[in-house]
Amino acid sequence: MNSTYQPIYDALAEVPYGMVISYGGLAKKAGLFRGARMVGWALSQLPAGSLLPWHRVINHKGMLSIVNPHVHAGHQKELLEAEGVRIIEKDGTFWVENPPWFS
DNA sequence: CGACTGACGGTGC
DNA sequence: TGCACCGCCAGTC
Repeated sequence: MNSTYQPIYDALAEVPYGMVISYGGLAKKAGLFRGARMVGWALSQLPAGSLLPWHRVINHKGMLSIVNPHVHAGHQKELLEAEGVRIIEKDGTFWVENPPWFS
């Protein structure tokens, strides 16, 4: 079921507190090259009650493109701010200022 | 079975 | 340096 996404979840769990990672970087850690889209699908299948830091996953543009039907739009913003990550709201979209990339 | 879409990334212009 | 198009993997129509 989630066998293919297992390495993605494992790599996500390795992301330290207060840091973020891009889809491509996470896919690379999972052993998947250019599998950014797969990561997005994997996270979309992630339940709202998951203990994984899904909120630390952003695109390489630094924008929070996450659209979780189970989680409110500004939820990720609060989670990142709680970790010391500065978030900027731009036209209804949340951006990360000086994103500490975990590579 | 075939084509389009999608929580993206990289390269080209 | 910024914007646009193409490419990859899996899922859905």
